[in-house]
Amino acid sequence: MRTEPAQPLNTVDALVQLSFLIQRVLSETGAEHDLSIVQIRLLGVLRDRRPGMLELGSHLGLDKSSMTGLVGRAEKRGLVQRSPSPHDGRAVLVSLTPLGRQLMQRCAAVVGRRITELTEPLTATQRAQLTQLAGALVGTPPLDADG
Amino acid sequence: MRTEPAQPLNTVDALVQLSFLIQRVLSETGAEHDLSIVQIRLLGVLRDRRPGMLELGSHLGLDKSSMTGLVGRAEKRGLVQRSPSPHDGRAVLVSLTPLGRQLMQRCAAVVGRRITELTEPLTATQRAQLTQLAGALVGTPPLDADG
DNA sequence: CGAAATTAGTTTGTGGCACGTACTACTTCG
DNA sequence: CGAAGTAGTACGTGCCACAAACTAATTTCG
Repeated sequence: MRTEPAQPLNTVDALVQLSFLIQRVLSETGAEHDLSIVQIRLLGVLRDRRPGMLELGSHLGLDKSSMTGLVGRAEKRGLVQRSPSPHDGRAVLVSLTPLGRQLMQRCAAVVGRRITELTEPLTATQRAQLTQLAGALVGTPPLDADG
Repeated sequence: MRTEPAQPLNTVDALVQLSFLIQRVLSETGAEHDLSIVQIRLLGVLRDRRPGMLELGSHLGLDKSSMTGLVGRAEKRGLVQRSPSPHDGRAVLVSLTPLGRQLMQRCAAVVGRRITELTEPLTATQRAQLTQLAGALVGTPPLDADG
């Protein structure tokens, strides 16, 4: 195990490595609260939305048939709730419960802290640059993506 | 669906969003070759290594018991092979087959192209900055990480 | 209005992925 | 040699994702 690899990475490798690093933070933080990454994303999407199953699936990039189980498990844990849509008898609106919102906020705080720690070796200027550059990349999404 | 969200993101959100964007590129590219993200990582780790199951698991952050199935499925598809270790009768060495190496290279090429496309709106200076900053973050890993 | 087409969601079946536990076989230590 | 440790596998559980088939409500349109 090389403890000092430190060879300069190209852009692609650096971004791929960085994405795995961030995903690991998410995964580990989630695991501490018994949440998978998709469950974290689920709670995140529901932070300021109240979508139906289909719309929820499109936000997460998942098929509607995947949503049933995902929402079902989260509902069984009391994190989200299904409500009948007032305008469409077929549809269901998914929203956070207070418990789910609390858990989401707790995870977001931990993730925020840990990622901030990762960027601590950077200067304020570098951090601002990184934020701006990353924001530029995600602001040019070939698909829908949304925030 | 807001088509023009464009509100400035903070550092944490930008990095998380970016990581999902990169992961989606990996996931979609992999799917086109019937590879999951962990299988892509598996092939990537084996590019210049010939580890045992345990070491392989530590590179991927997985338990050894997860490796049996992962390697088994890849082996069944002819992408990797198990060989008995000459020095340890308990151990097996996992390595890429020519087919596996070819598939890995093909995926790497597509991923490289797509991520490069993502960074196309950036200037050369910005791209260099981004590479350097991302490299700095992954070069400060609290765990083992490696390349 | 009422039948046909569409749409939202669930169910079912298949398979990958990850873990913990228990097990086998080999190695190493005393 | 026997005991302890190590490498890997087997098994059971559960989450995640999909496709296809299904139900029920809505919309479309003759």
